[in-house]
Amino acid sequence: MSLTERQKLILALVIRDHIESAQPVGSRHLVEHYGLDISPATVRNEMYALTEAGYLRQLHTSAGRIPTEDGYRYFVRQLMGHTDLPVNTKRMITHQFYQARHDVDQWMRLAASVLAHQSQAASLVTAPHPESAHFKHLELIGTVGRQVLMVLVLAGGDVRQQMLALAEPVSQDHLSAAANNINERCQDLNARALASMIPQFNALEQDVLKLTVEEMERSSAILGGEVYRDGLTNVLAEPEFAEVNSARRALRVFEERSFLEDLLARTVLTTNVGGVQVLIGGEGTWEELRECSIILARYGAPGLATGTLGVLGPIRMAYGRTISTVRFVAGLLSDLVVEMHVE
Amino acid sequence: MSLTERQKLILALVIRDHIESAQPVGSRHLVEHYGLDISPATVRNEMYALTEAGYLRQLHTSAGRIPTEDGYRYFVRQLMGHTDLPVNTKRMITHQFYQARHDVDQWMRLAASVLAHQSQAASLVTAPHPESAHFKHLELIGTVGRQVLMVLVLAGGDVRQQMLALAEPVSQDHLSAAANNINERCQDLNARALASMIPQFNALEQDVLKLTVEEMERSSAILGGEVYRDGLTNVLAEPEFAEVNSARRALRVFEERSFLEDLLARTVLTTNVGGVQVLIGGEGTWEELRECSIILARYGAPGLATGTLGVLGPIRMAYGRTISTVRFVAGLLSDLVVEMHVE
DNA sequence: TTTTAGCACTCTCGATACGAGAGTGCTAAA
DNA sequence: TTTAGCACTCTCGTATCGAGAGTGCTAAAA
Repeated sequence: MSLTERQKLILALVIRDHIESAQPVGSRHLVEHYGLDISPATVRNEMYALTEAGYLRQLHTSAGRIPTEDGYRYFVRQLMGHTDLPVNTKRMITHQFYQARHDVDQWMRLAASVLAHQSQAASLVTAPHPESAHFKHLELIGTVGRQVLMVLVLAGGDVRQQMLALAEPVSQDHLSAAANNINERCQDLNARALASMIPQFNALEQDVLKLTVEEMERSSAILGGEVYRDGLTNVLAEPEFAEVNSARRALRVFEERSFLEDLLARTVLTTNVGGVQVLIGGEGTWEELRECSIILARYGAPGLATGTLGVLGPIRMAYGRTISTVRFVAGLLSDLVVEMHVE
Repeated sequence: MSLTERQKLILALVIRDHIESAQPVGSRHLVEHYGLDISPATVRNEMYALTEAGYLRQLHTSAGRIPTEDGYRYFVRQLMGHTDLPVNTKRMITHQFYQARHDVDQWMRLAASVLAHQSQAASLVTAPHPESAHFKHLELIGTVGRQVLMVLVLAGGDVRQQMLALAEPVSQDHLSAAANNINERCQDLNARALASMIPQFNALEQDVLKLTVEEMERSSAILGGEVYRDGLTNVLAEPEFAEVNSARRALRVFEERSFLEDLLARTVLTTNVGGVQVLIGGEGTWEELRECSIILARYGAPGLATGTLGVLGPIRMAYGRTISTVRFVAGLLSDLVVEMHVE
C-alpha cells in the first residue's frame, strides 16, 4: 500500500511538528500552522488512513496523532530527504578540530562533544582500531624491580602500554637489545604471524611477544580501545525521559560495556542513509532501547583502522540534523585517521 | 551546645534508619523497631531538642524527622565510628585487582567499577599523574608524509602519545637519532629544566622538545589524564532523584570536565575521615551539589604520582560503607602506583 | 526533675467527582 | 471528493473529603 502525495505531506508535517513540540498533533493545528489549503476534516480523513496504515497512532480517543516507529522509519527513508549541515556549522566544527591538539584522545573527546552538543543527545565515540593489528614498534623500559613497562606501537597509530613482571631482574641494556631484535624481525606482522614466530626467540623475548600478541588481539577487538561519551545528561532533559526509570534504562545501554559490544557488533543495517545507520525503537531486537533511537556510523579507513561513533536520543529525535552531524563528524574523523596512519 | 548520650543515640538511629528506608522517621517507629526502653513521648522530646539544635527537621508538621545536612555531618564526624569493609569483601576486591591485566587503564576501570558497585552510586577515578613530571624516555616513529608519532614515557609510568607535523619529511634514522640524543641528555629532568635546555638542540629536536614540555605540563595537571566513570545510572535509582531535573543537575557535575576540575582543585577538607574527604550537600559552596554528597580521596605516592577517586550519591548515602570502600580502594591503587613506579 | 499517657491538632495522600477543553469520527450536504 | 456540523470520548486540572500518621502540649505518674 503506497501513500498519496498528500498523505506523505501530512505524515511529514505531523512528524516534523511532533519532533519540535513533543506534543500530539491535531488536524486543526496542522491546517492553521502550516497554511494548508484543505480543511481540518480532510486532514482528519487522511490521518485516519495513515493511522490504518500504521504510520500514526493516538494515545487516546481525543488526542492528536503521534508517529509510530514505522512512521519514523518511513519518514527517515522516504520523506526526510538528504539534509546537510549549514556551511557555517561545518566550518565551526572543522575549526574546532583544527585547533585541537594533534592527538587521538583530543579528537575523540572533541568528536563526542560536538555530537552531543549538535544533537542535544548522548554521544558515543570509540577510538579507531585496526581491523587486523600490524606490529610496528615496541619499547621496553625497566622500572623498579622486575617490573618492565612495555610500550607497543601498532600500524594505524594505536599505542598501548602494559606492565610486564619478569621472572628475574634484567638490565636496561638487555631490555633494549630484546626490543631491537623484536623490532627488526617482526615489522608489519599481524598477531597470528607473530604468535607463530614466538618459539624462535629467547625466554625474555618470548614473554614480551606473548604479551604483545595479547595486546594486538585486544587492539583489534571492537571495544578494545577507549570509549568516549558525552551529553548523557542531555537525554534527561527530554520530556520522554521525565520518568527516571525510562531514562535509567536508556542510559544503562551507554554505560555498560557488555551491552555496547553487543550493539556495535551487530551493526544491523535497518535503515541505512548514506553510510549512517538508524536504529529506531530498538527495531524489535533491543528491549532496552524501545524508547530510544540510535544513529550510528563507522569512520576511518577500511583496511587500516576504523571506529564507530553514534548518538542516542529519544525516538522523537531531530533525525535530519542528527544524521547530518553524524555523517559529517564521521567524515572528519576518517580524514584524520588516514592522515595519521603509520605506514 | 553538646548532645547527651541519649540524644546521640537517637540521632544515630534516626540517620541509620533514614539512610536505609529513605522515609521520615517517627518516634513510635524508632521505639518499636529498635527496642528502646523509653516511650515515644520521650523520644519526641529528644527529637524536638535535636530539631532545635539543627540536626533534624521535618518536611511538614505531621511527618517524622529526617536529618539535616548538619545532622549528617555530625553523624559522619562523631557518631559513625570507624567502620571497615568486611574481610571477604576486601578479599574479593583484591582478587579482582590481582586478576586484572597489569595496565593502568584496566586498574582504573576496575576501581571505578568496584566503587560504583559497592556504594551503589556514581564513581569517578582519575588516572595517576606525577605532581611534577620527570622525563624518562621518548620515541619518534615516522608515519605518512611529515607526520611523526611521538611516544613519551614519564617517570611514574605515564605514557603519552602525540602527533607532530614536521616542516619537512625526515627519515626514520634521523628521527631515531634525535630521540636517542634527547633520551641521553634529558634523563629525569622536569618540564622547567627541559624547557631551559631547548636552545641547545637542533631544529627537529627543538620541535620535539617543545611538544614534550607541553605534554609534561599537561601530565601534571589535575585533569590532564583520563577520567574514569562508572555507575552513573545508579544515582537514577535513588528516590531523591525521581525528579529528572535534580538527577540532571547531579550528573552534570560528573560529566562536565570544567566542573570536575573546580571540584578536584579545591579539595576542601570539610569533614576529613582517615584521609577521606566528605562533602555533604555541596557544603554551601557548590550550588549544583546541594542534593548530593561526594566522598573523595587521593591515592598514590606523594612526590611520585597521585590521583583522585570518589563517589557521588544522594545526601542520604550509606556513609559508613562508602567511606570504607573509598578508603580501601584508594589504598589498593596507592600500592599499585608505588609498585609500577619507574625509577 | 524526668518520664509518660492522653489528646487535640495539623498536614499529606489517595480516592472521588466534576467541568473545561481538545480532538476525533461520522453523517449529510456542497 | 471535500467540507461543515455535531455528538461523543477521553484527559487533565481543580476541588473536596476522610483516613492515617505524627507531632506538641498538658497534666499526671515515677
